[in-house]
Amino acid sequence: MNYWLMKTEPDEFSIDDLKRRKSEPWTGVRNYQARNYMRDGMRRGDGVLFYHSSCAVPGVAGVAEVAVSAYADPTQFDPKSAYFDAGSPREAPRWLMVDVKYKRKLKRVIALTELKQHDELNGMILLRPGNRLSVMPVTKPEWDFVLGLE
DNA sequence: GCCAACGTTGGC
DNA sequence: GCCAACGTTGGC
Repeated sequence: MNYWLMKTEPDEFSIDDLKRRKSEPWTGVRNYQARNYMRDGMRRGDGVLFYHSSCAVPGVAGVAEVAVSAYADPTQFDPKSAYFDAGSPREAPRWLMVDVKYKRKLKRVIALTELKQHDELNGMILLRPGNRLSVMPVTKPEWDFVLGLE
């Protein structure tokens, strides 16, 4: 079992939205590295730290789980979608997604500023300067430590 | 809204 | 295959 962190803008899709929807196809990832993590690393049952970005208090807001491993993201073939990619071949789709299932909302948001204060989390990809990945791996010790802050 | 950091694009 | 220009991300 592996552990991950996935970013979302809560104005677009928050942990409360996921709670309502129970499970959600994670459309719109258009970064090769993030795609590769989903394709090569993510398996059903893996843990996901649900991270809110571009908001008042960026941070980990909940826990989710990979419900369905990587498959083609249909929005890449939809000309009306913001995620449309005219260059993606039907027979070899360029972009993949996973389904993410709600587990729980944290009692409080564990803020990015707080994560930065702990030496134990120095190695987190999330905290690397300039990091822009929306899907990234988290180690088991990082996972335990972050949730231990709750 | 600013801007630093980074990925992608496209001319050569 | 280099690299400048451009677009996007995301914290602040």
